[in-house]
Amino acid sequence: MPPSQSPARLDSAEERRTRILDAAEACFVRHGFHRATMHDVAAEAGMSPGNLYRYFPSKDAIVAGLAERDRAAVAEDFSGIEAAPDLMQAFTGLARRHLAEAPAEKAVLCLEMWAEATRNPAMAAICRDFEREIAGRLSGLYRQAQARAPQPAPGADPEALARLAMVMADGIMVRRALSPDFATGPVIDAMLTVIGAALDGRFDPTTFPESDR
Amino acid sequence: MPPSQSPARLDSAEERRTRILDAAEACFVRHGFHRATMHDVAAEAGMSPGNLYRYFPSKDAIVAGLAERDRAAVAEDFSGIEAAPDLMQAFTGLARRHLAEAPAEKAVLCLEMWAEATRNPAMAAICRDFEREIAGRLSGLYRQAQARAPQPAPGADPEALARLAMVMADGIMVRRALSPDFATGPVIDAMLTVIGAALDGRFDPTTFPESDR
DNA sequence: GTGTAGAGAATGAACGTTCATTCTCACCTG
DNA sequence: CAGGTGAGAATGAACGTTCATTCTCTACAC
Repeated sequence: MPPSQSPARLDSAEERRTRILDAAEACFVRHGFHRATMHDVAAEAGMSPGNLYRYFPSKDAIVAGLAERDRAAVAEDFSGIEAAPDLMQAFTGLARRHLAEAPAEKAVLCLEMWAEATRNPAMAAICRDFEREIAGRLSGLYRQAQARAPQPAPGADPEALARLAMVMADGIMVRRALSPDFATGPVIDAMLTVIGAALDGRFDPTTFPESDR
Repeated sequence: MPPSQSPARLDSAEERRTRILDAAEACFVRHGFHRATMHDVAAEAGMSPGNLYRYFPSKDAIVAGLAERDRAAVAEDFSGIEAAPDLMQAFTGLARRHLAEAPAEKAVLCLEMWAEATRNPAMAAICRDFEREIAGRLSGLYRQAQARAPQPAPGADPEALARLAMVMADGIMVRRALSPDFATGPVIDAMLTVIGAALDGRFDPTTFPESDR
């Protein structure tokens, strides 16, 4: 079979890419994108600096590849959430998983990516797409939840609710990155309480008292 | 008069330091701490690179000086807030001023400082002190507000409320830094609504429904 | 089985560049 | 002239990237 490539080869090439990304993730968390050197990444990955360039064309490409991989993993976890049997429980699970159970290093990497996004257009695009994806999923989830309610109350604006939830999630990320022993639990509970009350029509954070009177 | 220093001299030296810090702020916002060079800062400040070292011992010292200056300015604005006649109005003013009216560059710088704090102990200390200061002020404010209420309802935990408000504020900072045209207004209003309702005893985001039943 | 050829993978020293920092000297001001 | 202020060239270390070379297999020939 002349034109067949060894599957073992292809497989290991993909493995090598993920090994490099894993190594880069560790180095970037430790030293940041700009202070981590290609030598650091190579050492962490157990290979020579030159060899990195067989798998990624540049350091920036590694940064982008890493960002893309991690964000895609999170986005994947949000997909199809509107189809869950118990919507609020699904939302609670997502929040806990990504804001409490995920290792604190993810929060550090997230901060790093945000800082990079403020001046690197490629990173900005990744963050923007991610944010749109999650905002869409969340507002869809909230709309579903309102529609499924016993008596369909007017309730809060789903888009605004999603924005509020994401702002709180971002804030929790920041706090976690800055002080690894920050107790996320109570704040996550507060977030769930606010969103839950808004979906039940008990409390609407979406309309400001001042502008109603 | 041996122990007298020329006021003009001191004045201009101090002015020069602030000019350097202003220049550094502009450069850091544009390129980040690590990609901004001392040449950039010098050019922005209208002086030579070598001359910077007459006023700051190192680049890191400029970074730290800048962080210290900006955070101190914000902290100053929060001081004595418990003494305001209308507490909720004072809080509203602070939130609007720092989260909506402040230039978006401040948010970018803030993100930069947070990312740096995850691995630079000096920056971490600055951020930690700042956070403690604000947390103390805010919880004091909330405690005051609860005490001054018509009928002193049991109400939410002031410390937890302060943490919640700060998390939301951090999240707003992130969103502003990432997309300069982000509409902060509605989210700030939502934050004020939540905090206001909690202080009035109408709604308590501090106790999680699940744990009550 | 042994030997040989070839391809792809990996190495690590070297290169050119960049950048924080230092050095040298000119220029004021009193 | 003395003392301080500043400019700008010089320095040396560090870094991303390259490349000539070596290593490691696999495949085939005999």
